[in-house]
Amino acid sequence: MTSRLKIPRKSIYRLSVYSRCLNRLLDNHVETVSSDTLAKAAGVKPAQLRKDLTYLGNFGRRGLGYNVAELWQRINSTMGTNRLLPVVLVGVGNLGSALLSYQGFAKEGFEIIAAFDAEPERRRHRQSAIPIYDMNRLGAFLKSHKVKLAIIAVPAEAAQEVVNRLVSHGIQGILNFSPLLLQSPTDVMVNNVNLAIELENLAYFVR
Amino acid sequence: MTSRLKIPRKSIYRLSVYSRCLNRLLDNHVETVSSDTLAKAAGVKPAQLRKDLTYLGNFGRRGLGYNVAELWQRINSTMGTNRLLPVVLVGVGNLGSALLSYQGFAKEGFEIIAAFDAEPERRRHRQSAIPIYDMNRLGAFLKSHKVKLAIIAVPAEAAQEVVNRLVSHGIQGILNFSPLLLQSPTDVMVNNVNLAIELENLAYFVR
DNA sequence: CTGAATTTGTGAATTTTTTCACAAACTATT
DNA sequence: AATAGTTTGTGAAAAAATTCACAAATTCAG
Repeated sequence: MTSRLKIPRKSIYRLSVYSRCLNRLLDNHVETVSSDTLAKAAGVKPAQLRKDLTYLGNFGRRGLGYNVAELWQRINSTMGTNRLLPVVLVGVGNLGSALLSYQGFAKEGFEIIAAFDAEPERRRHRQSAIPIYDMNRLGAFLKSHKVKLAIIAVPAEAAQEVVNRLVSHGIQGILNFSPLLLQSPTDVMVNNVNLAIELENLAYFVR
Repeated sequence: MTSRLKIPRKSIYRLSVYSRCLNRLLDNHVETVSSDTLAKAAGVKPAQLRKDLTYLGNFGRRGLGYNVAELWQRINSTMGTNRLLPVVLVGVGNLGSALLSYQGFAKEGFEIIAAFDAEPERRRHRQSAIPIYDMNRLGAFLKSHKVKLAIIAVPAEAAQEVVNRLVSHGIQGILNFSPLLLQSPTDVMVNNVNLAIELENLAYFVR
């Protein structure tokens, strides 16, 4: 089974989840885990877990399960989580500055190496180690640091313009927090996180 | 076609998106819109838009399209976005305090009426209009205010305990920002927002 | 009023995703 | 070494979601 099989997007999401469950098992010095146990921890069905794992090859042992360390290793090398990836943040308002301080990204192998904002007073006020630059330095920075990923946390009305600039300077993946559908070339991937929609969705099912 | 047809979760998500697109059309005083135009704005195929709308009944006009105001009205009344819904926030760290200041929720009909945190110094430091209470007041507050929705932005290790308390006091929907799968009764809905996984996902497809 | 042009609503076809179910492979025990 | 008990890997089945494609309804222009 060749490693360069196209893995469905949903499986990729779940692989991230599995990886986090494995972290906990590693912490507890658990050596092997069955698809049944891991699936329960990840909130999926065992058959689905096994099917997802076939994209990484066959390395479970029948009658025993998976070696936790090996499974972790395989998932993370497939996901490319092994190397530390640089990210830039555009927009240092409420949400943006929270993301700057958020420890979760660093824990998972991402480093926000710089932030950008058009407002001078936002650029001053921070005591974090991460530099905050004016928007006009964006292009040069991206070029010299070869950054591929960006997080956008600017107001809706500025978002499309920011996307255009990011794309023109070689950004290939964008995590978008602005509540708007953004136009982008097909080879640039945009993941939208819309907090209001998530709440709205909950509200509907709650009644 | 009865209104109490079960609408698939994915359609519910998209209806939220359509509603936002309609907002912009309303702002621009556009009176009617075709499935083709609206679908393009929402980033879906026209047939899918029309199929989603059939859950709300038949009210498009062939040859013309949909009345923007009516469509907006129907979507929002189905989604229950018309009334203002109270929400509590648990955890006022980096992410939590950003969510407190985030204007996006209020814009979409949600009001964070109170926040809770176990750390006294976090409860002091804020100048927002939203009160921040100690965790031991959570139960009484939920009971007296009949809140149904909660946002969790506490560290992973505290999350499950918080869920248990929320559930025991009648919370029915939880928006969870902690990077952990939470156990909850089936009649309590949990939507997970895992920022690190979103970035990881982008990173994979970017290479 | 007529005919060309739109656009909806929707069964049917297609594609994607999930789940089932079981043979094959392996472990553990005695 | 034989047997009972697990657990994987995976075709095949089922379910879910998306897309097609077209008749029916309606608009609009002349």
